[in-house]
Formats: sequence, structure tokens, C-alpha cells
Amino acid sequence: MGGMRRPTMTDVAREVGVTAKTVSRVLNDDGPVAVETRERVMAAVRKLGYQPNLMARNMRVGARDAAIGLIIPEMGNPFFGTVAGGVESAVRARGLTLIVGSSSETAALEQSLIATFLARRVSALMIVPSATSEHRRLRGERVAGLPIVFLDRPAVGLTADSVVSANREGSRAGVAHLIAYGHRRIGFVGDLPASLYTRRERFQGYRDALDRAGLPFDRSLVETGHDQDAAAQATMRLLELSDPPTALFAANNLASMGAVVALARARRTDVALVGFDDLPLAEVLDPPLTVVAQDPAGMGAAAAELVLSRLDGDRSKARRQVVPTRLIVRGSGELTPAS
Amino acid sequence: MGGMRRPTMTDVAREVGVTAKTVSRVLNDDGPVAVETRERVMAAVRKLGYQPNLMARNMRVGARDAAIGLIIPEMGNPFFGTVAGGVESAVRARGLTLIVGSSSETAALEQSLIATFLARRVSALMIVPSATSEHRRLRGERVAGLPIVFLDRPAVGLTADSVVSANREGSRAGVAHLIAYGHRRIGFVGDLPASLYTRRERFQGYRDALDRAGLPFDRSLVETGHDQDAAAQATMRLLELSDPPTALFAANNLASMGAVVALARARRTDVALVGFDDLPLAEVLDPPLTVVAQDPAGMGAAAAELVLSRLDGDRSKARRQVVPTRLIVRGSGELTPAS
DNA sequence: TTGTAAGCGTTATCAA
DNA sequence: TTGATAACGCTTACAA
Repeated sequence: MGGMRRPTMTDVAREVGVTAKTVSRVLNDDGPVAVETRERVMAAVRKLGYQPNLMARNMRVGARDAAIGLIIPEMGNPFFGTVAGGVESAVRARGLTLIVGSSSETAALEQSLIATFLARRVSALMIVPSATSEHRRLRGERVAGLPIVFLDRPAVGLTADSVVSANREGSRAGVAHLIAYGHRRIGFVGDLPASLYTRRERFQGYRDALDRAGLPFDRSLVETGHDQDAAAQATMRLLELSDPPTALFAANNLASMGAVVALARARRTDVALVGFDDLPLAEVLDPPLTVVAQDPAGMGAAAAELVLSRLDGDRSKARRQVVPTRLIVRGSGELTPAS
Repeated sequence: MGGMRRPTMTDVAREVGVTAKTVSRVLNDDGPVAVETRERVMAAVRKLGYQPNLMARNMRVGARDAAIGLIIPEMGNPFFGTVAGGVESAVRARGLTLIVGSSSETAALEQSLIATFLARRVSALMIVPSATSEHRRLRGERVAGLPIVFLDRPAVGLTADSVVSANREGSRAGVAHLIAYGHRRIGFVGDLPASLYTRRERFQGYRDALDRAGLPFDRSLVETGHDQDAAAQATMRLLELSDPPTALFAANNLASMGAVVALARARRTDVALVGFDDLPLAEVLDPPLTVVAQDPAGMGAAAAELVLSRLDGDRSKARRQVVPTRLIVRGSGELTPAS
């Protein structure tokens, strides 16, 4: 349908009166070419609007595509967007192109994106796994030397590089902070299915903090909401318990937003709250939101560095890199229990 | 370990004792194959871990890559992330893959991404142009029938499809809303360089509203900040004028956040504010933020539909589609001037 | 039901 | 300094 065929190297060659190989030489600065020939070739390239066909080139050279494939669960979530931004800056500095796809937190879509990227022969794969996926099928690729790095969550069924937040330690610190301010009943507002790595780790951190303080674990203080609205409802359920929590720990950015909204709607400025992952407007909330901040851009950059070192031939064994979190005290986490 | 050559169709064929063509037939459900042959081929595919080489396939078929290239200025900005999400859902439903790259709002990087995508022979191009770019060089591609759609901002130097927000009308409505509440001095907190399309249009809407109300335009009420912090400072400058505005209009999400932060820091809950583009926590701010909401997911979906119709052979002339905005009244825009 | 030959747009190799 | 030829991995057209 497109009508006009796109000019090929042969078209350029014919225009100039030389062979394709000569054009190739000019374009790749490969081998000797007469100055005049070079100029005539370049002129023809411009005249015809010739653009080299990367697919053909890659095929012939047998090289992988100079692109790195990144899979994230959701483009609209600024956490993953910022991770992707961190990856891209680092990767671009090396002349590689990053191509990003999103899996909608679905194992099947993730698989299909992986297949797409592999079929395009990307030079490396970076994956934020979705909740239910597993990666045994990538073993062959790893053996074949394809660099694969997992971000935010480790691989399942595959030994591979990964870069993750200090989820457990960060949560422990956040919950310990609430305990230090006198809270004994602390609600946990979780996000995704409990099977998800980050959710599990952060929950463990919550339990660690309780244990260390000698506080009992109360199952009824754990609620889950898979998005902001659901998290708001989960928060409401916690507030309506007969023996309600005096403080809340929200396990990710969506859960935090849901909790903030629920508390605001219920006009409960007396309930303490610590969120995992920082929010852009945290400081202007009432009270300002205390958070365990992650470093999404840093995570992306670290993962990119790891990939680049693998591309450079680093064959050492798979490693897990942990990006530290940081408690940012703003007010909501320092409320004391209404005696 | 990086050594192992990736198995080709011929390898699979040899394993089974047939020809590559037969393997091809099995894999593409193309032409008749004996049931037993098919099974043996599939077994060999699994055994060798064969993955078809899309580059080779596309080259032979002469088809473009079943991927659509999307360029956005910034991955970390939820507005663009949500736009990308909208595009992806629509495109995926058609079996196409979306690959996204970010230009960091830079003409040069945008050009290089365009070149990358063209070299990979994507089937269509979707571009959110960066502030200073122009697109004359894409004329040839358009003539050759490559669908190109611009999002959020139209092309420069090229007649092409575009999908944009109702920037001017939306801004006019937002500012008129402030005027209706009695404001006569309304500050404009702009974002990117005034040369940028969205900035220009929204500024025009601001002026339109003033004109219609017979209010004078005061150049000193216009300030600019290129990110959240800069917008906060811009807001401060406006508040410190000798004859300060009683209301503010923020021209995008970053400007809104900056204005919100600046007002909160200055403890100015008396200044009215309307933001262009909605924010996730708008309702819990103090006062809750009135906004002119855009529909980023809808914009992405509309652009995707446009691309798909072009891919289906729609040859009608380039059109500009406008996505309406919606005023969401929450409180900050309904404050009246402190007499 | 399967195979053969040719070609997609490049580049490697060797020869001129 | 340039060209001829083959090859990358796959699919189309035709033949067996």
C-alpha cells in the first residue's frame, strides 16, 4: 500500500554508477574510497533519501541489534517510568538504544514481550517481572551469553543478575520508626498479591520490626488493595476495626496514595502513616508524609551498569545488588497514638 | 560461554531430517504438513530452543517490522507515561508491539530515535515532539506511506496527523473560572520555553479569558519554571510582587506541583489556583486542587486508532484530532480574592 | 506432503 | 580503489 519502494543501497549504487559494496564502504568508513567517489555517493544518499536497513545489516553481520529491551509492568506508574528513565540515560551514553514495553503486570504479556525482543535479537534484556511469571525458559538464553538483568524483583526459576531495593530493611526501619513513637497496633496496607516479591519482603520487614519490639502480630491488621482506590478501601476497613490501628504502614506508592486519600476523607489527622516509596507532593500533605524513599532512577542506572559490564564480557557469577532506602521524616510518621 | 551460536531454522530442519521450508511451514501454519512431521519439528524446536529470527523474516517478506515506534520526551513524567500506556493497550489489541524511546525533550535525541526506528523499519511512528524539533526530514517517509502521528504537540514543517488536547479552550475555561470568582489579577505559571506548542496555546487561552472579561494583560504576572522546583520559585516571585495576583493558573502538571508546594511553604491558603492537567492527590490537598483535566490515556488511544486506520489503508488527508479537557472543581479554584 | 531455487538488503572475501 | 560473488536466515513460487 505504501506505494514508493524505499531506496536500497543498490539504488544508491546505480545512481552513482558504482557497486553496492562501494556505497557500503563509504557509509561504514570501511576500506579505501576515492574522495570523489565518496562525495558522489553521499550526494546520491541525500538525493534519494536513503536510510540503511538495520535489519539487513544485523542479519549479515550476525551481530545482535544495538538495542536493549526493557520490560516494565506499567508505563503510567511513575516509579517504573523513573526506573526506565534511569536505565535509558545510562544506556544511551554507550550508544545503545533502549526499547521499552509494558506487561500490564501479566505473565502472558511479559512472555510475549520477551519473545518479541528475543526475535528482534536485542543485545540484552532487562525485566521487571510481573507478579506471576517465572523465567525457566530464559535459561538457554543465559547460557548462550545473552545478558539478562532483573529489576525491582528477582527472577523466578532462574539464576540471574538482579537489582532490588532494600525492601525488608527499609520496611523494618519504617515500622520501627512508628513503634518508636509509641504505636503498638500498626496496620499494613499491602498492594499486589501477597505472592509478589516486593510485597512479601516489605511484609517481612513489617513483621521483623514487630518481633524486635516484642509486639504481637495481628492478622486482622493486614489489608490489601491492588490500586489506589482499593488501597483506600483497605485503609477504611482497618480504621473501622473494633480495635483499630493507631498507625499505618503503606507498602508502595499506590497504597500510600490510597491511605492518604482515605485518611483525608475520614478527616483522620490523628492516624500516623509511613509510606514505602516517596510521592511528589508528600511535603504538602496534611500532615506531611513520612516515607521510606526508594531510588528508582538509581536502580535503573545500577541495572544498566550491570548490563553494560556483561556486554563488555564480565562473566562473573550472577549477583544481586541492593539499592538502599532512606527514611524521610516529614510529620505523618511522628504522630503519637491518641492515648 | 557467550559462544554458542543460536540455532537457525536449518538447524531444526537438519535435526528432524527435513528442509528448512518444511520447518517454516510448520511454524507459520502455511501449507500442508503431515501430522507426524509437524510433531517432530515442534519437538526439535523445543529441544534446540529455536527462536525464529524476526529480522530475517521481515526482510524476506519485505514487510515492515510489526512494531510501532513511540517517542516521548520523558519516561518519568506520568502524563507521558499514561499517554504511552493508552497507546500500548490499543496497539496491542492488534497484535502490534509498541517500542518506546525517550528524547529528554531534546531535538537531537529525538532525531536519533527517529533514525533508529526508521532503520528498524517500524510500521509506524508516533511522536511527542520535543520543544525545538522540526520534522521536514520526515516528508519522504510520509510520501512513502509510513503512518506518522504526532501526539500532544503537532509536527513542525510537516503536514501530518496529530492528536492534541484542547489546550487553548481548556485554559480559557480554567482562567474564566477564576475570573468568575472575582479575580482580576491572575498569575500565569508556565512550564517549558514559551516556544513550545502546548505552552503557547495555554498562554493564548489565558489571554483569551482576560480579553473576554475585559481585563488588562499584565506581563509581570507571567512567570516560567522548567521543572517543579523552578515553578515553585516562579510562584514565589509572583507572590512577592508589590501588587501580587490573587489567583494563579499553572500551565501543566509540574507547574501545578510547584505552585502547590510554593503556596504551602508560604502558608498561603488564600491564593486561588487552577492547574492544567490533573494530579493523583489533588483531592487531598489543602485546599483541594481545581484542575483542567486532560485525558492522557484517551489521547494515546485516539492516536493509536489513527495510526491503525492509516495502517489499514486510510489515505484521507492529514487531520488534527482534539481531545477535550474537563474542569474539575475541588476548592482551590473557588477561593475568592481577599478583598 | 515435501523439496528446490531464488531473492530480500547487507557485508566478507577475494580478485581485479 | 573498486567489483564480483557468496552468504546471513528466512519465505515465495514452483516443481516433484
